Amino acid sequence: MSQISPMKTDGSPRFRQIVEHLKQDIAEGVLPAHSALPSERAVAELYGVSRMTARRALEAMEAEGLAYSKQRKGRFVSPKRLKYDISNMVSFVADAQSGGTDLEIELVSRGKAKADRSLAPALAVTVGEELLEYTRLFRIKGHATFIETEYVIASRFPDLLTRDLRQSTTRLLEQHYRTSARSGDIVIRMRALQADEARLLGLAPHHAAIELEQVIRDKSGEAFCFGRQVWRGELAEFSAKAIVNG
Amino acid sequence: MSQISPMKTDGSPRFRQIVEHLKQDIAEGVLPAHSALPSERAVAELYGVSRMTARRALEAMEAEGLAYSKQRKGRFVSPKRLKYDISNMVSFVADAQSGGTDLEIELVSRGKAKADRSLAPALAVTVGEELLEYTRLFRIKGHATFIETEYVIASRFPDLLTRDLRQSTTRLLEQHYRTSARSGDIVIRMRALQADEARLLGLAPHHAAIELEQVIRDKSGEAFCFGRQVWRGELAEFSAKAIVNG
DNA sequence: AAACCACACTGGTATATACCAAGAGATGGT
DNA sequence: ACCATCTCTTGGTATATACCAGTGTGGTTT
Repeated sequence: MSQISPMKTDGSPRFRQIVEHLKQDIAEGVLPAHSALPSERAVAELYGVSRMTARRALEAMEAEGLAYSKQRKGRFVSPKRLKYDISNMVSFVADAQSGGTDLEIELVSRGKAKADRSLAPALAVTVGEELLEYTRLFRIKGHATFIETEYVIASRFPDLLTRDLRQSTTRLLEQHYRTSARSGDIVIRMRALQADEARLLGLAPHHAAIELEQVIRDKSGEAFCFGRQVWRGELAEFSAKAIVNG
Repeated sequence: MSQISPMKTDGSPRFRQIVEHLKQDIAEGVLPAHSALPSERAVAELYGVSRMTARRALEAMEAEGLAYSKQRKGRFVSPKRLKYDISNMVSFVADAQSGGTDLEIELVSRGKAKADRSLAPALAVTVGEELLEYTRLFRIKGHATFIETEYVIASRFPDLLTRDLRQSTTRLLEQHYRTSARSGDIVIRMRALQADEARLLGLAPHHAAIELEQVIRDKSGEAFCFGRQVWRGELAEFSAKAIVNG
């Protein structure tokens, strides 16, 4: 951390000035990725402001994606964004691992579920159809980055839940069930984290996030998997290819 | 607005309880889309909390995309999300207008620019190449929804800036320059609004937003337009199609 | 060496208060 | 009828203070 300046009167709000100062420290490498930012109380003292003002500054850092907070541990500098090509259905997991990304998968839960009114149309099954459901937490370089919940049609993938789900499911389904992904429909939106998601990602609730839903289809065009990923929005960007109509 | 309840001690923070109460009013239609939420001071009095707590509640509504604020005018209920299919390059404008969406375009600025280090590679030109640049603000049902800045190669589209830019540029370029979009490369990311963007959208700065960048190519695969859209993230969702590798 | 507990420190919540600047509407003078 | 001004309301910024609930550390006890 570089030293403070008085900078009383430059027009912009005090908390903005603090944000700019912290940004500078990050840009100059004084504060590298994943290093701790000064605490709310430390910022208050360093810059001679009240704790609420220090808090506003640090919350602005979060809102701008420059920092993330771990509950009651402190705030840390965000790393560079991860790129994710959504047009190419080759599994994100397989792709990342072959690209050398340090990716860990933690199985959070698994079980049976029944298709409800929102899932049934996506998978083209009747409401009440038995599904398998599993939720996994993905860490990149040890940092929780996104949560994925997938739903597959139970009758089509017997014993899936007894297998090791800490790997690419694309690969798993290919090897054991001769089902491979051919196309998908994807929806991306911004929304706030729910309490349980925030807990898994180690973030404060209500934090803005990116939700990515995808329906995965086989070569006959039949949907066999519905997945919902919740990403720490400041950590990723999504690329796609577009082609004129059809 | 329905009446308040004491709900002192249900475990969750006081401001959360207020959020839930307001959510309920929205879900029940007591507060329709674009209607005003009670002001910070009104919430404070209605629920018997301090203004700072009322503020936290209303800010949480914003963070969750349920409300938006107009600077110093008040907070309002967000409308339903707009769907935007990014896989189909048919112009958003043409598509929306044919679909009956009430869409207005305001030209914010236009002028010449030179390709810098970030634009030049995207458009496959040399740094310093002359470009035309224009920024437009898009309103849907009268509400500012996104800002778009497009850059095109000047030599290829003479007099473009003298034409009426309050229409689909896809159509404009087709009719006058026999250039039509065939494919595109798109990147979507979440980021915070900059001050000038916030002003145009009538929102508070630092608000989370969706940035959508696209490089548009003609039938020979040559890039002729680079566009950057900044969307109010809570107002839209983006769909895409994916196909296994290639 | 392992288990435990106390303490310091973190962010999270909350109150009360104060002043500013921008927007909206009423008021009043021309 | 028009325009300027005054006033009220709004969110935006800021201070000072208080207590709570997890986290991690270090020292003490077993």
